[in-house]
Amino acid sequence: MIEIKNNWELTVRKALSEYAVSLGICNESFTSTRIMMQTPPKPEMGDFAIPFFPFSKIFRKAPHLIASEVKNIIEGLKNRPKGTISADGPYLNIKTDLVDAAKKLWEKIDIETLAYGRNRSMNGQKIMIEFSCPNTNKPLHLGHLRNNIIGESTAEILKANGADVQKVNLINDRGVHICKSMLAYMQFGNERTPRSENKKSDHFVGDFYVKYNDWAINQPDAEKEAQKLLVKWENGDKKTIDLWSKMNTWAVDGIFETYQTTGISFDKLYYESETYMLGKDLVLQGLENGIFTKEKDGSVWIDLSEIGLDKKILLRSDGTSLYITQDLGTAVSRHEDWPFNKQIYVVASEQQYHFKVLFYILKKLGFSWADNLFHLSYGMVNLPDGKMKSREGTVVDADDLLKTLAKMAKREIIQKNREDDVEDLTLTSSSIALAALNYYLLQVNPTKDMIFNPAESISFNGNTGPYLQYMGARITSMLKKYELVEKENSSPSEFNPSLLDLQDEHALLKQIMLFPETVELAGKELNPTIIAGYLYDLSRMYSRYYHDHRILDAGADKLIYARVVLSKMVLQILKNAYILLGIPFLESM
RNA sequence: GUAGCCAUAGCUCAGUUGGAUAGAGCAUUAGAUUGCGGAUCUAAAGGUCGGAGGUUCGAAUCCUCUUGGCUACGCCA
Repeated sequence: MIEIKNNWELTVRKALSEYAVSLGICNESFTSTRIMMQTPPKPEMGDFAIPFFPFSKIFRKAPHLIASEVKNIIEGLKNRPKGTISADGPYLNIKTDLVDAAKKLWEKIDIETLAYGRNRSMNGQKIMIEFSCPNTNKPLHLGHLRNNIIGESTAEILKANGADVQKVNLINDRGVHICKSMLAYMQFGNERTPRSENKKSDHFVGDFYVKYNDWAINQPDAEKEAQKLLVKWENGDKKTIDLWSKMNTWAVDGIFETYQTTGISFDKLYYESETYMLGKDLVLQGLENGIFTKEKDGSVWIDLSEIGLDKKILLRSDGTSLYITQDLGTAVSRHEDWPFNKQIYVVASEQQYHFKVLFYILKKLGFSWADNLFHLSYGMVNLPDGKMKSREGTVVDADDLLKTLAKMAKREIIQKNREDDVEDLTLTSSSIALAALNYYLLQVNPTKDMIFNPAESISFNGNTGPYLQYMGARITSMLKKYELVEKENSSPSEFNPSLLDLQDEHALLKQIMLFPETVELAGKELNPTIIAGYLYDLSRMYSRYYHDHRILDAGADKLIYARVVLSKMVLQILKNAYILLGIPFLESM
């Protein structure tokens, strides 16, 4: 599509300069003015539209005159791209001839299959992306699910653009909050284990965190005791460390079970218990270099007035590290581990201040790559009936939610009497649940807060994951049928794209050709929502086409085959886009 | 208080670098099935793009102000 576009752009430019010469206007006065290639409001108007407003001043002509003159000039050209043009008011509308392009497109998709849409726009770039970053005192919740899928999807999109991507996860396995669940276990645990209680291990740990909070209400010393336990941990007290590592293993194992069922994975794990000491040296160095200042009590600070902020503490008066100290350290050590061109932090928008400061400090410390750190900030996820609040117990547990969605999907399959058509009922239901969840989360721009409506997400109607999945399943089913028929007929056909002359077919071909550009844009913008929108448009277009026009009994063999090829291409794009969005492909559902 | 983010149809959301009559889904109403999977499709209705200025031939999009909501501003993470 890009080639076609560029070709037309060149042609229009040529026509414009010819026009300029005839008017006695210097060529250079408008070469800097960009020719805009836009999409007309209605498909029947054409594939591209070029407005001539910007040239109006230079040519001292009304835009509609320029449009019609350009049209005339182009039509007089010997060497012009195939297609028809019309001047509609101030616009030049171009209807391309997709026959050649469609043929090439099919050859390309047929060969590349899953690689179609992938491009080299980010070749040679090493991009590290950090996401999820769970605490090991409780299971994942809905907010994590948004974080996870934004991270995973963005990583896939970057890879599709040719980048070398490393997905990392920093596990927050240390600190007072961890000690709290340990404290509760020491008192109420009685050597119970997830296995003895037959409970998912992270939930088992999470229960003790809840227990701590219940207990702490009537226990004024609770906080203090937790602090004491932390000191013991930091001093390497054997019993404490043993319990810590036992409970952490439970928590982490459970959390990774959730990753597994939701299709989330990482290339490298960092543990806060190992990294929390990093960064202190950096701060001391900065102090020596005069970037930071030391207070009388021994604490170290940075003045942020340069970026319009207050000052920020970097080391406590007792010399110990803080969260930001640690993040300084991990950033540096990560760059040493794997010298990235860019690092993306997928972290909730609450922490915008933190990252602003973090990046600024790293820059101050002289790391030039600090300019290539990016906070991919996302908004909160709320429920239709209000906010998620941990204090009020309205947090939506990730595993529970997935289970609920899967149950809803299963019920639907059974209700539709499709139990026998589906290979594995449980697997299929959970795949549908995943599609519902991931698509719903990605269809909203990351920057925005959003409301997650479980019932709406799992619906098979409308702009949902299951709807998209259904398109894939339906095309697959149809193509299977075609294969059977084809074997009987065994009349080898050649793809003849000129038979695809319906408006809907033209639009579909165009949409298919747009996929690589869409992947590139989503990568550039670090925004999976762009893919989601594209995928939904494609599905809706095909859905209508499929409804209005027969494919397998379209009449002539050649026409059938042409439409089958079109369907095959759509299916391939669906599959490729599914991967980018974490939507499982199902042959039947 | 200061800073950041957000505000588009009753609800949930799209809207590429400013461009033609601002688009979907849900819900509502009215339709389509001797059908390749109807888990679908079509149509109607629904809008002062929070408000006011400004820039521009042209603004949902850019700038200023303003209103409302959320978040952050800790020797927590």
